Amino acid sequence: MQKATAEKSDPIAAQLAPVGRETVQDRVYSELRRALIGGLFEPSQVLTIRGLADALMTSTMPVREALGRLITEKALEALPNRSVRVPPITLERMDDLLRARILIEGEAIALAATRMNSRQISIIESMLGDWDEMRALKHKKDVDREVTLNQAFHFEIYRACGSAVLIPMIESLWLQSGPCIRVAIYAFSDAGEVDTAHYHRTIVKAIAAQDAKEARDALVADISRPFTFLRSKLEAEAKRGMSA
Amino acid sequence: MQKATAEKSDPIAAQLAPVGRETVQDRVYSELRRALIGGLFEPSQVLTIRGLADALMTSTMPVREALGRLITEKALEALPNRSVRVPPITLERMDDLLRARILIEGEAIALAATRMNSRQISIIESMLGDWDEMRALKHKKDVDREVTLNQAFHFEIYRACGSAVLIPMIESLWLQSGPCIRVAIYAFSDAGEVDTAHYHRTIVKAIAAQDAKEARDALVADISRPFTFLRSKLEAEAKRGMSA
DNA sequence: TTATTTGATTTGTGATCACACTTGCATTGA
DNA sequence: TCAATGCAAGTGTGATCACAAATCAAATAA
Repeated sequence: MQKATAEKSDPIAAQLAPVGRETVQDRVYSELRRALIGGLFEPSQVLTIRGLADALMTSTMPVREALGRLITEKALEALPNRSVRVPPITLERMDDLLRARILIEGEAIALAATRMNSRQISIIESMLGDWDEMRALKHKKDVDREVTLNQAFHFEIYRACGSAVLIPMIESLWLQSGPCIRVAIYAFSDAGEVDTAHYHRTIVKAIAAQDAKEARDALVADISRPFTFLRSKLEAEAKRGMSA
Repeated sequence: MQKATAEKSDPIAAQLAPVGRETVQDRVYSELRRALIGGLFEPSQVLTIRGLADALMTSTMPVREALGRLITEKALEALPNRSVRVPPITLERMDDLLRARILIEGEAIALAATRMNSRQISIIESMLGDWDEMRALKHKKDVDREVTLNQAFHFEIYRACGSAVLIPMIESLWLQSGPCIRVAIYAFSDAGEVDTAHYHRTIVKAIAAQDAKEARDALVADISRPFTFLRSKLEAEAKRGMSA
C-alpha cells in the first residue's frame, strides 16, 4: 500500500496539499474558543449542550467534550447543578487574572525580545500598519476586528518566545479574561484606542532594539489598561448598588 | 418540597454530611491525574480508551472525556494517528517546564509567605515532622509516599497564596512534569533526600519569618534539583547513544 | 393573594452501536 | 529471503437512547 507520508520524489504528491484530519470536536472547540476570546458570550451566561449543538449544527457528543475541555482550563465554569456558564466578573478575579497575565505574558515578551529575528519583527511592524489603516478608514467602532487584530499582534510575539509551556498558559489566560475585556472595550473603546496604538508602537520599538525591560513595561501598561477601566466601572456599579 | 440546601435549624440535617455528587467522569479524571502526577505512567506510553475503561471498571464514555481534558492541559499528547500517549521527555521540554515552574510557583510562594497565618504555618511544620518520621522508619525507598507527601506540602503552601488563577496553572505544571520527576526520583532518591529535607525546612522557616525572597530562593532550589539530576542523566544517555 | 405542590419539559450523564481508520500478522509473490 | 498484499482485530469518533435530576408552569390550598 502507498505510504501515508508525502513522497518528495512523487511528482503528483508534490502538487497535492495534505487534507486536514480535524475532528468535529476540534472544530467545535475552536469555535467556542474564538467566541470566548472575542467576548461573544456574556459573563454569567448559561450554555446548554443541546443549544450549542443546534447552533453549531452537530450532535451533542462533540459539544459536551468541547465544553469539558473548556471547563478544565477555567474558560467555563461547572455549576453544582451540572449546568455550565461563562464565569461571572468579580473584582477579585479581575485582579487575579491581571496579576497572572503580567507575570506570564511579561516573561514571554521578555524572552521574545531577545529572540525575534528581523523577519519576525517586520511582521509585527506591518501589523501596526494594518491597524492604523483600519482606524483611519472606519470611524465607527468595529470591536470584532479590533479584538482580532489585538490578539494576532500579541500572539505573533508570544509565539517567538519559543516556549511550548508558556504559550498554552497564555491562551488559557486570554480565554479566561476574554469576556471581561470585551465588556471593557465596549465601554471605553474611544478613550483607549490612542493609548493602545502608542503602547503597541513602544513594544515593537523595544523588541527591535532587543530591550526586554522596555518591552515588558509597555506590555504591562497595555494589558493593564482595560482592566483598570473595567475596575472603575465595576466599582461605580457597586457604589450605585449600595445606595439603591 | 424540602429545600436542597441544608437548613441550619433542622437538627437532623445538622448531623448529616453532604453526599457528594461526583460524576464517574470526575472520578476517572482524578484517578488519571493522580497516576500522572505520581509518575505511574512512563513517558511515551500509549493509553487506549478501552484499556483504561477496563482497568477502571467503567465504560468508554467517561474515559474519553477525561482523556480529552488531560490533553487540553498538555498532561497527555494526541498523536496524529489519534492515539494518545504520555508526552516523551526531551531536554528542551524539561528546561521549558522548569522555567515556567520557577516563574509561577516562585510567585505563588512569595504571595503565600506574606499571607499565611499561624494556623497554616503550624500545618506545614507538622508535615515536616511527618516527613522526618517516615524517613526514620523506612530505610527502603517508598517513592509513592515520598511523592504524595511532597505534593501535599507544596500545595498546602500554594493554596495559601489565594489565587484561583495561579493554582490551576501550577497543577497543570505538576501534571506535565510528573512523569519526568518520577524518573528522576527513582534514579537519585538516596542522593536527594537530605537536600529535599533541608530545602523544605528552609521554606518553612522563611514563611514563618514572612521572608518572601528567602522562601522563593529555597523553593527554586528545591524544584530545580530533580530537573538537574534528570538533565545529567539524559545527557549521559545522549552521549552514550552517540558513541554506540 | 400568596405559598405549596404536582406534573410536564428540559437537561446532563452514561451506555451502546455503527462506521472509518489504523495496526499487526499471515499469506503471497518475485 | 524479503518486500508487497490482503485480511482480521483493535481503536477512536460520532450518533442515539435511557435514565435521573433539575427547571419551569399551572393548579391547588391556605
